[in-house]
Amino acid sequence: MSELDIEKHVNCGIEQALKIFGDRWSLLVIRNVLMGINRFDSLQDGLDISRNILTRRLNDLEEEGLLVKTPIKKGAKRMMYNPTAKCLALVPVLIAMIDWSKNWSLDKEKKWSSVVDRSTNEEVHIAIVDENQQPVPMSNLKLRF
Amino acid sequence: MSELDIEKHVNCGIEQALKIFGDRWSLLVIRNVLMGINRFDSLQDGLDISRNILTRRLNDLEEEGLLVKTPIKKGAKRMMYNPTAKCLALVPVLIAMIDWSKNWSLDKEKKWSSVVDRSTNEEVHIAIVDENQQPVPMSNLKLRF
DNA sequence: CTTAATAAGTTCTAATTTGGAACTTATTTA
DNA sequence: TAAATAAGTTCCAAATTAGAACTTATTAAG
Repeated sequence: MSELDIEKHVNCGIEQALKIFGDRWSLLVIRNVLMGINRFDSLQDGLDISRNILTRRLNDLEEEGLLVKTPIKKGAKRMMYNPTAKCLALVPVLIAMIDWSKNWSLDKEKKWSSVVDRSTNEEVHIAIVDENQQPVPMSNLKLRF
Repeated sequence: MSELDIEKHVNCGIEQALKIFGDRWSLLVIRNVLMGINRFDSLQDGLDISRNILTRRLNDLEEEGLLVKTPIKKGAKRMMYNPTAKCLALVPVLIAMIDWSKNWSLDKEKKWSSVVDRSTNEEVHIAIVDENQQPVPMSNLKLRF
């Protein structure tokens, strides 16, 4: 059995999140948009995603309020896609995934993507904390779903 | 443009992670296994996933070292699926997703899934920290992919 | 101890999603 | 003014997921 206790299922944040970005491409589109890649064609050839699928993802993410689609300049018909605050708020999810991959990947030598503090240039990581920002060990956790 | 700076693409932890659990079901299977639901049928009707797909997910997750499949008792043919340390290490990803959903969902009233500190029963959250466990504000981050 | 019910899959077909390439229509650049 | 670029759209093929019925072993009941 798991090291974590069991409890009843309530409205699940994981399910909710997966409904919005739980497909093959959304998080990669988000990653690239967060890096400032905001035009259709550069997203398309950066990701090597099919154009029709990219169209759909961009529209869905816009509808969910993760992206804003605006003309590249006033009145222009060509668009750019920029992250909203709701999108930026996914950075902890991305860092958690990066941390996990780095810690559990077999090829330890490789250079990994990371997120750094701009002022110190040091890598940042994810910590599990209580209400007072004090770290909580994993072994102390109980999942409530 | 994004509030975060841009840099060159390296071996990306997000891509890596998505290869392992970036499909419609894996994270939900993992969630349930972490809650101690470890038998095929209970996973199947808890998730309402197609049986053949569940079979495939369980096998894939086992191959990736996230689950161990063991007989429910010595010599038995019926199996149970339990999380490995690598699987448990995904809890920060799950918490980050739960935090995000709670913060950005429109229905604020609902009870949400959460993770609590077993000793205090207080909810835990995700924080972005530097090497000394000091919190880093989001506005200070620079993504390196 | 024999039968019925449960558990853990497997198999097959249908539906949905994704991939790929070519095509359109505007907008730039030369 | 022509050619190249950008942002999609359209259509068909390939892959993935869904649903139901079918096996085969194990457990429970009479």
